[in-house]
Amino acid sequence: MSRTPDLIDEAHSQSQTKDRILDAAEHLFSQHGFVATSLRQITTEARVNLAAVNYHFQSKESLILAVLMRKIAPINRHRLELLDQLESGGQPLVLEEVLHAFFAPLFDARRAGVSISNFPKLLGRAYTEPGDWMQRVFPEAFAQIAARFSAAMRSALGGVDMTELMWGMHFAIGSMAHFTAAGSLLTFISGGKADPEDFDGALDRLVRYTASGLRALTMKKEVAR
Amino acid sequence: MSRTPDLIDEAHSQSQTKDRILDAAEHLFSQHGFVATSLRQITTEARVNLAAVNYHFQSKESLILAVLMRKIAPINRHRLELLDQLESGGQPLVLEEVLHAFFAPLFDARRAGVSISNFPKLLGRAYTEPGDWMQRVFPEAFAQIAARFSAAMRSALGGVDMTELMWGMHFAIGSMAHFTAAGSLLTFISGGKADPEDFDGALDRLVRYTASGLRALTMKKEVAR
DNA sequence: GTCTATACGATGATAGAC
DNA sequence: GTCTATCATCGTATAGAC
Repeated sequence: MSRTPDLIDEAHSQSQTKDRILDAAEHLFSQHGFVATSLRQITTEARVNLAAVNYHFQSKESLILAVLMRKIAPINRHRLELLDQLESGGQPLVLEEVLHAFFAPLFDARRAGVSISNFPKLLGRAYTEPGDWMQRVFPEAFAQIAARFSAAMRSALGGVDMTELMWGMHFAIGSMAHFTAAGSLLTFISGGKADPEDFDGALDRLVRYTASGLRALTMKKEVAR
Repeated sequence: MSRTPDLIDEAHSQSQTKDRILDAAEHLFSQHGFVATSLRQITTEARVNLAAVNYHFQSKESLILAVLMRKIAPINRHRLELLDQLESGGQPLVLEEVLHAFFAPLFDARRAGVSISNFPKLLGRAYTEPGDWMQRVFPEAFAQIAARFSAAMRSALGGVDMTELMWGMHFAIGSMAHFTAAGSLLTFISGGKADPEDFDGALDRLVRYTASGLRALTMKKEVAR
């Protein structure tokens, strides 16, 4: 009741307990993964009671989701900002630029390491670890992203068939997610020659690779020949 | 005790218990995922004692690994067979054919649904769920595959830089894995227009997309301009 | 060697007092 | 809103029967 009032009201001033849980969870998840981190570890680090987790979030799975969404939201916001910039230019969209707007914010986030946590591996773990919630909830989070960017890509490609473009977007998301989640595999198959920590190089390659793949997939064959 | 003797000795006649555990685990994992499936569920379905799991496999994680490897091994064998066929032809390798040899066995396996289990989702779950073992053990399972196929791709592309090719292979594996693991996302972003169960169409698109991406990534720019 | 019975500590979740 | 107490269930370990 008579809590010390916050000196500065945060944009979304939550109960401090809720935020402390989120911070601790993000930190521990990024270090040990979702499965290996217990709620008791989280509540201990957050100096909060165990039951507080199930009060503020209903379950561990929902906690995971909340942690992820807190990280994904600004990335998606950044994506839309970059796309807005491109579209407000008045010039025809270039596929490579649209792809850059889509990929770059994720790389920026990985580069950052800022704020509370070292969440580079977090999004990767999200893709690597749990099961169903990803197929259940990611759609909601990415609906606007998918709609805006697929329209932009279609425009850049010159009005191609939407279904084919969606196949391509799916492949592209896979390349991006796999790079984020399993960069160590790249180190392995390349015998250490390719460095997954080279974000600039990775972004450039991903844009070129994806642009070419999308063009091949959406190209009308009868015209090409 | 007085069991009916097997009419035909299987190639690797294991202790019946071990195989029953593997079968039950594969079945339950593919339905409910690794985390949600308990060892007690598995041993109940296999009509085997709980401790038998820790006797034959040391831990749940090792069990998961054994289940996966039993499915991956024949796929990789098939990949190498197809590549052998291509290379024994005496003709120059075509990138699309090499990629087909790499992708097709996975799609065949997904198409099959045969034998005991419905393991279409299993490989997908492997990619989606647990944490570190994938980066630890997949390399071992895929070392030969990566070496053989990267050499073949390099030959088909005309002696390009290996590092760039490895980046491309990594992106390609991501597209493949993401399609296998998260086909439902494709249904979502396409508004139901693209059908992830259309394996023939998926394989064809994946080959075309990947071939174009690889060519763009490994193309020498000074020559191209 | 194979397998079973049984027990242990830790986990995620819940109910009810404050 | 927060805490204590308690629950069923989990993965794992051990002792001993066949």
